[in-house]
Amino acid sequence: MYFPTVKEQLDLIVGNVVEIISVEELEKKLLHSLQTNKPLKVKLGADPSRPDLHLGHSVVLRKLREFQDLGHEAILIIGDFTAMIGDPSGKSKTRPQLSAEEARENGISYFEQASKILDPAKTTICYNSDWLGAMKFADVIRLSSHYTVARMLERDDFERRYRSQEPISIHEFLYPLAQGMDSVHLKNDIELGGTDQKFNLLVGRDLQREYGIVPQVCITMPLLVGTAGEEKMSKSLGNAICFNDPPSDMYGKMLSIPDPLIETYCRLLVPPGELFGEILAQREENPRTAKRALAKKIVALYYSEEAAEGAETHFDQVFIHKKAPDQIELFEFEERSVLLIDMLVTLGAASSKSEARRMIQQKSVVIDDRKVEEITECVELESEPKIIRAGKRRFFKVAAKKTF
RNA sequence: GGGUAGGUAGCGAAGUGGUUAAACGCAACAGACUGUAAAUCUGUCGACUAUGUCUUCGGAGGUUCGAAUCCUCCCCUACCCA
Repeated sequence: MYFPTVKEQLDLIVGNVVEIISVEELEKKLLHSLQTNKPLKVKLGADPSRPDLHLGHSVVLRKLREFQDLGHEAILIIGDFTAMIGDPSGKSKTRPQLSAEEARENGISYFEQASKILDPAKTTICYNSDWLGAMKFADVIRLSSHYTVARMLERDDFERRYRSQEPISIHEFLYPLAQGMDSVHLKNDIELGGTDQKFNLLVGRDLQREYGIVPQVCITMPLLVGTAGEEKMSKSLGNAICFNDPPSDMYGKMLSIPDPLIETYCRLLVPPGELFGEILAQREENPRTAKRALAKKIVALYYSEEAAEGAETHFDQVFIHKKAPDQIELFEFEERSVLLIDMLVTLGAASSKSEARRMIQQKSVVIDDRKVEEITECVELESEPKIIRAGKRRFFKVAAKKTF
């Protein structure tokens, strides 16, 4: 197997990274792998409690893909063990407790989504319950003796929470150690992560050293800023563009990013070389043109060129020409006549009747191009479907169920 | 074990006996505007059989014409002392 030279590899690896701890060790490892013809093991941890991958994840996945293309071994670790334990403090809903089956399922889903970027044939997937689940309590105590409370409090979010008197459960201290144990078990050479993972990556490095293993090189990637342009992209903040978003959503969300983000998104989300210069040049003339090209590129990356075309057409039709899209899911009702308020709740356009009532009062409900003025409006259903529009971007097609 | 400060709508946070369904901020939703689902401005934002009715302020009781606000017990959280 052909491996590029150390220099060639390094040039590629350093692209977009925030920090490499340390470059010298990385060089040494690369050289050693070249000499012994053994690929490096590159680890990436995955949280199966949130299996919705978004563009933020893609930054680090893309880096992992680069390692694969250089001939190294990508290892995706599904943290099913910690996900099964969950967060017993009950305060945080971000780590729901999962059953073993759910964790596995989510892990598979994670792998499938990640395969949009990784080469699945060259990706090893493993579940950390395989080794963490086998540990005895004595092993855990022994493991925890390798770290001190003061060192744990070095992590900035722990420190901040401690100072502001927010609770920190003991098991939260154990999570970084568990993640570190993964590295001890795998004896991986490199671990990738976002900059927010730096502390955890370093724990893995320390533990490997404690257990007599050559410590891993830690590589941190920038956190992608969400569509709102402020905080990091995250599903719970509602500013994420997910791999599984339908093409039209993905396209629309891409267009809504603030203009200054165009360059960052280009750099971090599109494979090097592709369109980069072209899009930036367009940005000079008209940000909108650049953004449309970028949005299309992203949809094409996760779906296809055709899907990207379709998404653009859909967007223009709905938001620029303010017309109903071509394809809307049809809801069929048993009844012939339904109170609009009830219908909005049934369709999921409103979460309660009060909300439905409010929507009508705010004049945001339109039936077949006719704005609804009356709260008591009744929809007469026929076999010919009617288009109901709730707000700017939600469309429903309703009709009476055919009776034979 | 002892002490102190707390637990209010999706979140953060005011309110310490009577126009309080509960200020304010964020999020969310809607409208206007826009190249945009951004920004900005405006409105809405417990539920319902809806110009009224019902249920909310950690939980359960109690005092009172009237309680998120006072009393009792319980549960939970943070910090300090041991």
